[in-house]
Amino acid sequence: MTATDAQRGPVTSEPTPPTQLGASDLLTVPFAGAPIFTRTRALRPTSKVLPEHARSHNRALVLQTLYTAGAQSRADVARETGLTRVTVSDLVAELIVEGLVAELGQREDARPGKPATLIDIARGAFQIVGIDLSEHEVFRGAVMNLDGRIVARAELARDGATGEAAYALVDALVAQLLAAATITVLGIGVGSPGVVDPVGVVRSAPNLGWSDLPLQARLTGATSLPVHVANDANVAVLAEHGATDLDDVLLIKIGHGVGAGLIVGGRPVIGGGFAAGEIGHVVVGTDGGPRCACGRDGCLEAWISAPRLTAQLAELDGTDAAGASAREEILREAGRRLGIVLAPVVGALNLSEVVLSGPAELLDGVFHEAAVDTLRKRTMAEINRDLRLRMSEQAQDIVLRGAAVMVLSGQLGVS
Amino acid sequence: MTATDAQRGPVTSEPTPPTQLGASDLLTVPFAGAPIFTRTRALRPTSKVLPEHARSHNRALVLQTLYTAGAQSRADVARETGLTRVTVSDLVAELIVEGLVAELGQREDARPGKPATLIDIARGAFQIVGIDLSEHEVFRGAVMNLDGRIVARAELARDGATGEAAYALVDALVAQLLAAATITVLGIGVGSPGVVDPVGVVRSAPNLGWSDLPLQARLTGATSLPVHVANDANVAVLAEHGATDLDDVLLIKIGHGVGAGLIVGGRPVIGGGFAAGEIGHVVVGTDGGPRCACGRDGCLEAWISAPRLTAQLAELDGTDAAGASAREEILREAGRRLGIVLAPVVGALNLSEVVLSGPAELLDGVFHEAAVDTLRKRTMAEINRDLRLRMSEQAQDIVLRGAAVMVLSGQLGVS
DNA sequence: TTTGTTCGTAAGGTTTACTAACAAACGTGA
DNA sequence: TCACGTTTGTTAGTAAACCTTACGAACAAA
Repeated sequence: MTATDAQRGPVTSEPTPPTQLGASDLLTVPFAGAPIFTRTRALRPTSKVLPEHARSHNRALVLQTLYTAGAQSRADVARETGLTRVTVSDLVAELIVEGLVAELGQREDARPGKPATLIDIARGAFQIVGIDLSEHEVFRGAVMNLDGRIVARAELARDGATGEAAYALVDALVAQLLAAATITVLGIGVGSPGVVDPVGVVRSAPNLGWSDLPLQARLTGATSLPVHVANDANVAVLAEHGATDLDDVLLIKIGHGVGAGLIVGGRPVIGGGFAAGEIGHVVVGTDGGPRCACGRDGCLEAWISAPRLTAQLAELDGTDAAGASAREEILREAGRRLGIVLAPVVGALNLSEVVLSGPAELLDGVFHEAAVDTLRKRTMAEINRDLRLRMSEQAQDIVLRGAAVMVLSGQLGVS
Repeated sequence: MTATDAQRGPVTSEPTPPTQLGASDLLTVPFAGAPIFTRTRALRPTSKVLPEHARSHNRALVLQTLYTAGAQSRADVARETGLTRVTVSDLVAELIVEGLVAELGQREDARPGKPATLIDIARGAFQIVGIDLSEHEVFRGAVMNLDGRIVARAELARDGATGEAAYALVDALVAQLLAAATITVLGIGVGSPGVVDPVGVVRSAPNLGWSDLPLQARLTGATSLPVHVANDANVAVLAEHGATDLDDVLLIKIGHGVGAGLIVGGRPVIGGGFAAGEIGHVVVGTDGGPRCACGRDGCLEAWISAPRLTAQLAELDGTDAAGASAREEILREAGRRLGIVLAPVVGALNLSEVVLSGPAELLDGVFHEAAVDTLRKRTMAEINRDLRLRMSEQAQDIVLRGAAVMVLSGQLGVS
């Protein structure tokens, strides 16, 4: 309904209950002062939209349709997108010229009518390079095809390198992978620890000794390829999002540190200071806890980081029943602590999907159970009834896969 | 950069560090299995965009520019939006025909060139009706002008009405306010407690005895006006967002219950089950707490709801120093509990602005201080350094004002 | 009076996606 | 076998939206 339709129609039917209930207090306030809504961003648009923007949107729509549904005819795409066959043909012609889409020959099955010419994204024409800098001891990378399958891997031991030396390792790793790629590389995706801004500057990554390192710009300069850089957990959640189809996902990444990646309403959450997901140093509970490297007691990272858990388990010497029980207790308490931190987040965002990523031998078992249990006990059952907390199925390649999604999204989707 | 530019250029300059560091492990993985990314929503577009959509977007852009910056010339709007003077003139002509924009005569100040014709949103041509159902004892409403100033108020005592009787009260209140409006009403905004879905069905509001009540549809039927309904806290945060200009805001609304409204990346968060912000029954801390109506111990609502705090304070009889101290302790502990719940949310979302809304006599003081203090102590200072936790300045009209923003956004902005 | 500036509008062009129409190619059934 | 209907993809023309270019009107300053 447009605003011109807005007329203060006479209150039609509804029988206005006379005075049976409640005192009515109708008073008029004098007109005074300045406007109260100084800036109303609720009226959302912030920049103009031209017809060409609409076209690139529709172009990405066609690509997405092909990507998710696979090979099909132009007419199929038209039906699925709502665009006309003419428009789809036009867009597809453009995409074929650019090499992003290819014709696959005629459809085989027997149907009335002119046989359809199948088209699909040129899956065999591009590869993606993904880099995972989140591990403490090693930088890992892979060449992937457009479907996210890993074609080649490479890794370089970090040996404690920081600063420029660490960057040199990244550069070398990228060079190795580009050499290993067999066809055109669509782009490079990097998941880095620390705080990364939207233009790919690593604002702060203490473990790597990086601050304000323009990682994306430097890699673009070195390779002349599109490069996308983001926080490792924020990258990882893209992989889960690609696999799950849900609009809201929280991924908890437990390794040397503890971080989170968050997608809300289908969009990655960046955070005002580009530090969304940095929950490792949130204090858990009201009863103290282990001393954290940051100086406080009871940080989430001090409770559940992989090194911490491993060290705690190593302190147990007995392998008898008592040892097993103590081991379980350590993991159960850690899982419980995670649940305690997650409860307010899950409640506030009404999340339906929380994913756990990290060493399965630590997390997939008692830890997981305790986290689920705690989360259920601490959130409202009726509201979060279809909440799932599950282990990631992507194992240790989650950042690499997420990096591929990031490149796909950045290079083929709308920015 | 388009994908056609993506070429695997030879790794150019960067001196590849020879073999000084790390073993390189490059292996090839056989091609096998199905695509891994079954659905990649990261390629975002989900529906086609036609030129007319672009136009309505630009139309809203012009309206927003006028709304926020006030009366100005067409040329000014063109400069600010990036559209050409021609296009702006065209859009403005359309808006003038619809009555949404009006010419105000020529600009007064002396400048070279042809004097500008000032235009502005027709602020005097429309009013908005807002309804606040969040209070326990009374349904409140107001007629507002487009700037959010309240022109007339009305309220009806609830007297415990639930179900259909409660709806009848809402209907009567709306009718009263429509009668009090002096000009065309742009639309009606309603903030209701409970879980409200995007089409304005109150899925569940236990206090009002509503479940699956199609409030928006029924009010539209009764008034023939555009109606927008949302959860009270989600409505309230719109008012703060309108006033602050930040892209991320969390509003905590403390009254008979405790709820939150959340805007992330400039967009309201709804939640998978439409229950985002329902944090009243998240358990706080690891040391028990007061018994909650929901049956558990230590829910946030049991700690900090207004009735609970009032009751606790009433139990203190002494007005001497010891009494004042006890009173402070109660409020301090409540504020601390709020800080404990907020820390994980603030950390995960990297929020920069948290706003407190509720009875100032309870919240604005020790409670507030304790919440700020706790929040700072429990989140990472370096990351959340520009975090603000402040009292709302909108007092008890926050839901009404938010309802006005909701109507403005829905009727004049892009949907 | 002249010059330069600014505003708003008019005319014409480009891009975009639409509708309408059609040829090609196929199955179906008389 | 052959007319008929169906489906595909393309061609041609149209409508919408925004752009560039150009121009008259109205003003300040020299």
